[in-house]
Amino acid sequence: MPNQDQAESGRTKATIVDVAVAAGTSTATVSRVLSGSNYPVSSETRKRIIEAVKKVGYTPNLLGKMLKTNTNASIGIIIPTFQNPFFVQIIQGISERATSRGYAPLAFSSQRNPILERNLIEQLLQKRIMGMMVASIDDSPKTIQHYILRGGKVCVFESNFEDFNSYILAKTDMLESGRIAMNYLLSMGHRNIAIITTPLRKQTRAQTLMGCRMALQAQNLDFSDEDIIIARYEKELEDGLFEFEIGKEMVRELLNRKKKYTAVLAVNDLIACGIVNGLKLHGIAVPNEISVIGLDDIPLASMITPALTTVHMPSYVLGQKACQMMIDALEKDEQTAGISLSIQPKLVIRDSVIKIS
Amino acid sequence: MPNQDQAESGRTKATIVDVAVAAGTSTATVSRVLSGSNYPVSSETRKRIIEAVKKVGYTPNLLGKMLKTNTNASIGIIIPTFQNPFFVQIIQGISERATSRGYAPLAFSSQRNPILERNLIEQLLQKRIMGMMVASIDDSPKTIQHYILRGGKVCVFESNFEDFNSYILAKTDMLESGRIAMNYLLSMGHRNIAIITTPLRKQTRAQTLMGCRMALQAQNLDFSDEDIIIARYEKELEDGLFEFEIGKEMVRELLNRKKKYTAVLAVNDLIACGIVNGLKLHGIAVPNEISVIGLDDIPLASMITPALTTVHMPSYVLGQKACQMMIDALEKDEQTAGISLSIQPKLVIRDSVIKIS
DNA sequence: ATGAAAGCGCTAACAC
DNA sequence: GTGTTAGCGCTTTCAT
Repeated sequence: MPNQDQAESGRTKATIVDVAVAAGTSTATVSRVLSGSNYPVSSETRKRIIEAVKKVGYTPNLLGKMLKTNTNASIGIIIPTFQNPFFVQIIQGISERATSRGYAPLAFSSQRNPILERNLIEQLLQKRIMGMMVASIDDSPKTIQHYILRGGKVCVFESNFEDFNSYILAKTDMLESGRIAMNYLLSMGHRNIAIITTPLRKQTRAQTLMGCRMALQAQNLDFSDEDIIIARYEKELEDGLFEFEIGKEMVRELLNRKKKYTAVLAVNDLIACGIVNGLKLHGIAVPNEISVIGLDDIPLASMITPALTTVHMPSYVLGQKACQMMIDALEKDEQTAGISLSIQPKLVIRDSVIKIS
Repeated sequence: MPNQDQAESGRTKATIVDVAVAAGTSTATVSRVLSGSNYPVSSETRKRIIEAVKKVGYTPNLLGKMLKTNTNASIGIIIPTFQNPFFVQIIQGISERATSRGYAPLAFSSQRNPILERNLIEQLLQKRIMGMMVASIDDSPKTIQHYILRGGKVCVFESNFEDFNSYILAKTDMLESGRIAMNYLLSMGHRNIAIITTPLRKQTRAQTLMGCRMALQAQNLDFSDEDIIIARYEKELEDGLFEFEIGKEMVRELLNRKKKYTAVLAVNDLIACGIVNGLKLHGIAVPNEISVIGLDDIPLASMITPALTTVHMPSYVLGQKACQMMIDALEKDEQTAGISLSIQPKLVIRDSVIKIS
């Protein structure tokens, strides 16, 4: 005998059977009404079912549905940390699109921990979530390959391994943004420019540098490896804002160089803000004594003084577009292979770069 | 005939049946091995099963398990935005604890949208996720009550409705922190203090003010309603950092007042940082001409110049502890009613408050 | 237009 | 120590 008295007690979960009984129909009909199928059901019956749902206090069990239909309308999102606004923006873009298309965006942080990242991916597989959008910090592509082998569709925003041809690539165009930033410094008369970066393991870093180089070469300028100041960081501060600290620390390094720089280009805004902060601490005026340009355009950039001149990465839009491609891949079983997505970065002029003679 | 050739193709999903066949055992035995039950299985058989798993390329289907056992070892987390570091910290704390206890933390942003918040809660219910930790922006407690009625356990970090007695309350002690902040300003010799706040609808705001009042009264000082400057905000900027903008705008308001203030207390750091920024724009030196104190201790606080003096809210620890209580509630079916959790805030002295004569 | 019934992949009695 | 089997709640043929 099916449960009664549930709407009130709420203890036992009502099932589709209870609804059927209360409505005096079969479970099949209930399912047809509730799952929004376009199967014909008399409006009479339909009404009775709607009422029965309320009467018995029914909440659909998605697990049953997923198991039966072998579909999980969710998209997994894995980023290194929620503390980095850049990733948060991407999530926002993804979520907006996913939600409006009927998918549930599930966001996870790997905490910059490869083991955790792998676990998360395995979890997705076990929950039969077959779409994943990831900014990976794993050195090995093995887990992602495994995910794909098991039938998952993947979109990659960032990776440390060499990209292969089985997923949607949605990286920001670091080459172009490096070029734009360097170009701007040159146009403002700077010739002695230091580049401050985290280690080059990440491809993105190498690309940014390449972009800088292109800008310089276009002006027939040379480019000394000495001008690249690389942070060696072992410690990853827990609070996720370690890149700000790195920037702050790199100022000492910068000032120790024999060469006198008029401008510095940082590979991301968090580092750039740290640099601005560190320079102030050393009593050096930005931009009057030294100009600073960043890359990313995170909210923080406009919140410090002087407001940071930087290159805007359209991460929100990138997330949106990438998500759309993911959904297409999921629904039409389209190939993700070889697809890559990129959006033009844009210079944002604020107050941290000054024109020199 | 069960699928063969799956490890290679990965097309059809292997099931427990396939494993059983490959291992020459029954599904029951397979389940006993894989689900980590302590049911006795000969190490011989066990080994064969482990091998079979690899051979057929088996990935457990959690949906089947959840449906069968009627358990979903996940904890839903709903916050207004990922852009606010305060919430992100809470998530971090929750995640750490949840993960180490075998629960999957599922974080969602309601985007400060009550409708979305309600949908998310309904989603949790439908996925049979019976634990939810939420910073609610809904004016009505109806959805949360519904969730509880359906058997869900709830922990609330923030709410706009009047708290009722059926969930774990884990709010930061705004009264105490208001008191601490005001106390500090008084101890630094300030007597003309403006309080800048967003509208008082939120209880937290009222509590902060109450704390300020307590500090003042303890010194037999009076407290004029004029000193409270309330932002009226309709527009919620998309980027989630609208509170910074509010702070910035409120500076005009502040300077228009006839009374000359030596210090301002902002109800959170984002606003405080906006105020510092706005003051600079007006050419007013912080802290020399006017001191500013915030509440929260978000990372940004130490990244602006002058670094913001504020009151640290132990949000990470709060998340941890609250999550532990949630797990207890879930596992031991303990009552959540009437439990409330609070952690002592702590003054963080940096550079934005100066001692005056 | 409606219903009966067969599973989706898993676990847990219950039997041996 | 191992196997058989009955469902968990749902969708979906296939009948009617």
